[in-house]
Amino acid sequence: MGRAPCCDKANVKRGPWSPEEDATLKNYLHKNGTGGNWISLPQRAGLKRCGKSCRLRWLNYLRPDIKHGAFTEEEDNTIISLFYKMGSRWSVIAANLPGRTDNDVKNHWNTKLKKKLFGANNNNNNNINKFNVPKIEAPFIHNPNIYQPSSSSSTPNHSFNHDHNHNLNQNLYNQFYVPIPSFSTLLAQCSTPTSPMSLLPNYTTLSNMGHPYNPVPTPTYSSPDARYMLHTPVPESVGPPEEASSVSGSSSAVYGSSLEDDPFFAELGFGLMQEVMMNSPNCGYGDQEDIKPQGLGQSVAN
DNA sequence: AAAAATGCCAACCGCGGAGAG
DNA sequence: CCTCTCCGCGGTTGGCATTTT
Repeated sequence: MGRAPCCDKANVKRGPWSPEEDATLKNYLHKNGTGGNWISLPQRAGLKRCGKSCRLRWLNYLRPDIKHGAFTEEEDNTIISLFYKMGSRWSVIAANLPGRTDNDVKNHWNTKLKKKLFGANNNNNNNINKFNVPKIEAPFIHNPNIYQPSSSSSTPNHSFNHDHNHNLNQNLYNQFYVPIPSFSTLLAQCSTPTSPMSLLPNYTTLSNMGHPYNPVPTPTYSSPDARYMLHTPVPESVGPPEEASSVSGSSSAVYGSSLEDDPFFAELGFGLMQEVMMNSPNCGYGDQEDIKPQGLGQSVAN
């Protein structure tokens, strides 16, 4: 099955580009453009490369408007806010960062931001660290009225206003976004110890509290559960505490039908959920190995 | 100082969508 | 419609650089 390869892999050069190849490609594109066909371009340009490779090299590195170098705090904030809004749609996120490519953004997220946000989790095999609360910083609650990405297409939303985005990030911490406690913190505040497995269904509820997709909380479960006496006040912008909810001093909300719908938690992955629970001092974990089957920490620690 | 582990980023891969014929 | 080609995307990998042991 599968499709025919785009080029004869035996007869194309692969791996890092040499300065000569870069110059050849750059010069050719400067004079002729792509000609609307990347596949035939290497032949026309005299390069022994796959067309896709040429395209990638141009788009990710050689384009004159590419911004090289470290990401700024402001760019970080934009990436974070858009990631929470739409998940791993890197091309859309990159479209809001002039000079950055989707590959750049993706790499930056995977190598820096993910750890910055969710914590470079400790030494997994070290019992001393077993009950440390992970260094998960507060995500942000997002006012969806500020920015509505196009949801039906993977095409970058060029109508998005960069000035507006700039302002949005300028005011990230004080106007459009409100920090919420991390779910590890929330779990740490479970009033009584509990078993990990019994936590799982409730974790969904817990995780939805103040979620960016749920600015208006609604009740989500009916059975009162004293384990979730949460003491952290819910930010006003999320809405008032849900009277109907059994969770005192908190609110909960429903997003979609399950965690799988949620890009934020899809990114975290089940491994981290386990890790957060294991690291929660009040959640009554016994043997760490019991619940460490599938790449615990891999999705985050590396 | 050397080896091992980790970080980082460029490049590759294969899939899905769009559009032409 | 159907098929084919090409483009663009997100996920993954390879390998060099840097840090830690």
